[in-house]
Amino acid sequence: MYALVDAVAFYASAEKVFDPSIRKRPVVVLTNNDGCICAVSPEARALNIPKFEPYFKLRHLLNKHNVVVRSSNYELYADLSTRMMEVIGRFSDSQYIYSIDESFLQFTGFAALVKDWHQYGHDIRKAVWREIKLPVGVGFGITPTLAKAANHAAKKLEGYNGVAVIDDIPSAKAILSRMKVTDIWGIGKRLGQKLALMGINDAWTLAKQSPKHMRKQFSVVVERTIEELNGHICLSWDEVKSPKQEIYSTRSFGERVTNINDLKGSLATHCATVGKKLRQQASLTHRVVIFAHSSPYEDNFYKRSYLYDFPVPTNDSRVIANAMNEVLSLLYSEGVRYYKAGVGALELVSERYIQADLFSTSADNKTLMQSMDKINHRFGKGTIKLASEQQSKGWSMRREFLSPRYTTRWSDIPRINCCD
DNA sequence: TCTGGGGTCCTAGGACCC
DNA sequence: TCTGGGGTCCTAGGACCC
Repeated sequence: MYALVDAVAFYASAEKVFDPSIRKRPVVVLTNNDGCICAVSPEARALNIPKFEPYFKLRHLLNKHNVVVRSSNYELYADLSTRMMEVIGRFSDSQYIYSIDESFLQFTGFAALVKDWHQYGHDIRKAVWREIKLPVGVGFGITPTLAKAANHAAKKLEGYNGVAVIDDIPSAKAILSRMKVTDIWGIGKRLGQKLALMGINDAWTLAKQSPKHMRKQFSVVVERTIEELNGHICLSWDEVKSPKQEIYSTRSFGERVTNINDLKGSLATHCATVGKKLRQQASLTHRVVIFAHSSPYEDNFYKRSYLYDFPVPTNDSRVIANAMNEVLSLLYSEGVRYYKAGVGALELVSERYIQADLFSTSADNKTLMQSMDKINHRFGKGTIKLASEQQSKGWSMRREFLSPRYTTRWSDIPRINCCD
């Protein structure tokens, strides 16, 4: 048995944790630079406010309904996420954190002895609410894809109240026949259109198709999805948890960047982020891509990207930053109004299987990077950074509606006012 | 003023080679 | 006269997810 546990409109719910005055109100949270709406509380969803539309296009609608608007407060969300994941993790001996607000659980050992999954799901919800004040949805399924589907049902279908269980084919049929194909993990808008032409609109109809036939029509991914919907595990736990094959760090700028130093500063930060993410999953990269471009919404779109191959694979932020430095002058062009830049690590290999270069001093480098990660973990992000990462007001992101960093800044910690 | 997210994986098609 | 293969690597852009 598997479970998928995630928060209801995580960012919006996180905004409500330390601000009870907005708990019953519609809340939306914006992406970086207050660009798009990326989280919509249930109250706001009831007002038909769409996700992932540009904020400026919807400002009027938001004002009309008196919706609470917040910038993304990543410091707060990351901290609440860590706490939430810790609570959820207690309910299983194997947890995989899939995104900032989602984790898969696999039930083996003690947890496989659970008798009543509905009750267990409610126990998880109650524990997270009691300790973190975040609402979560819990879906159980006999495959990861069915757990995902049950999670959707738990939150979106009438009558489930936050917990849904798919533990056999009849329960799968009951839930899948009420879901659109595009609500299934891995079936997006595009595939949905093609399936609709074949008369496949709900998830149960998809489940009844021949996997082999659908593989020919579409891809191995669709075949696997159908198998999983029928209770046959295709995504082994190791596959679900497999390390990433690519790691990116990219940002659009708060204001357009027009000088090389600001571009360099932001790219250096991306190099450091990519290095850190690589070290976290114990991977090394053979090759990085470094890019910068102007706005795709404006004329004269300008984009340059360069690949850099390392003779010896690395996860050292400084080595990646040196690579960036080598291509920077090729990337930059006078007069371009840069909108976005980033760094991606490609062709990753596991740290464990790599042969060290005979002449390398990678052992020393490793210790240094580990120390840097430890210090930054203990004393806060950015305590130690690359010299090239200097901050510049120009490109840092716009966050006009930022709530306090309640849990990560001394000055922002909530106060309790006591009457005498 | 004038605004438009971030991340990962996959694939089609081109370049190049023999 | 005029036809005409197959493999690998690379990359841009698409699809999907949150």
